[in-house]
Amino acid sequence: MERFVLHWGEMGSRWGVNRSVAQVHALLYLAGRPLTADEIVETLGIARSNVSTSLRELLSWDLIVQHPLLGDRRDYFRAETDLWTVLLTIVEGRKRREIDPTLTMLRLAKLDAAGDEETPEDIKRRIEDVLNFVEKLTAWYEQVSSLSRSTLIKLMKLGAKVSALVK
Amino acid sequence: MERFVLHWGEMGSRWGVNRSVAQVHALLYLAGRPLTADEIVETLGIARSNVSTSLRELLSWDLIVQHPLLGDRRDYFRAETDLWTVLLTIVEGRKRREIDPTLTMLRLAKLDAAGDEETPEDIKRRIEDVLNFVEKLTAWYEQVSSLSRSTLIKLMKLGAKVSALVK
DNA sequence: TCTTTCTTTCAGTAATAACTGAAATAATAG
DNA sequence: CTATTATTTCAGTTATTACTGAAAGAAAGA
Repeated sequence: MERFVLHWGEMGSRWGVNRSVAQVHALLYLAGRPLTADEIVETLGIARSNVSTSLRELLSWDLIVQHPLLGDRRDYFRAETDLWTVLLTIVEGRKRREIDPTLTMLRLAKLDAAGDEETPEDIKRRIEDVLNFVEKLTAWYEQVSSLSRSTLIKLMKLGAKVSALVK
Repeated sequence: MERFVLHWGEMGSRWGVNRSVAQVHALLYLAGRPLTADEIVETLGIARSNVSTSLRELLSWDLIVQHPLLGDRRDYFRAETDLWTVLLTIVEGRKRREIDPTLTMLRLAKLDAAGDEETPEDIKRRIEDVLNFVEKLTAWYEQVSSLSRSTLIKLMKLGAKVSALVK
């Protein structure tokens, strides 16, 4: 468990996720049962306030849920354990927080470039290329993410054989 | 161009890529012609040494190439402009540097857990679930990344219609 | 060989992000 | 209403990462 949680934290920081946030998520995933903030503090050895912040961050990503327990006023938190759901939730979050603003920027950049006769044509084209590429990827993601879990699994198993479809 | 380069740098830092590295890459991509380190210094207003380090980093990712010019001993650098190639190169790099070590860790964690009778069964199972999931995704990526550019484009256009194949 | 030009290395500094502990706030029980 | 327990906020500190400028190193021309 220790190895898993520590590596997950390390992995988080390489992808722009706070180490503590990733560790808390890893721990909740492994635990498989609702934990209180204090249990997390004890296990990970980080400050209570840090755990509180990390839990809020994970809640905002919809990666964990609050899980009230009858007769206990402490907050319990539980992580999703279906890995497809976890993956799609993370991708959805990053799309919303990072890809969508990037699309906005690219559209502005295209406008900027169009209204400026100093900008060479090939640079305008390359900005548009990126815009089109990101738009295509996003559209593809939106379609595929709406497929059922079982369809996704079957498609994964097909691997390169999907290319049969385009022949 | 400024908007594009600055946003790309910002985007980089959200994904664990050094801001300067991302900016240099964005600039070389947009320029579409080979640039010297000094041209980059002048345009981005960062230290010569910083540019040098960033260029080496981009070279190690195979995102830029050195481009010698006859009769000029300075190094010129050029970025790949085919966006599919750029995307697949980045994914390949991250797989090698991050996913492969994660797979190693997961296999070790599985062994650790198997050899420890204190670890509950459901935690062992969740570690294995992650291992299997990442292995499946990796195998899928390896197959799909070897498909031709045109096949990939066609598959993208199909979107959710690929699900027809699994019916 | 000696200069000149270009590139890299690296120690020190600056900037950023993460984390802590104390205090404030909120919620519930008695 | 008051005491108790739980949670959040935030100013200050620590840790990490990024960046700079000077110096060393490398390559080519005179």
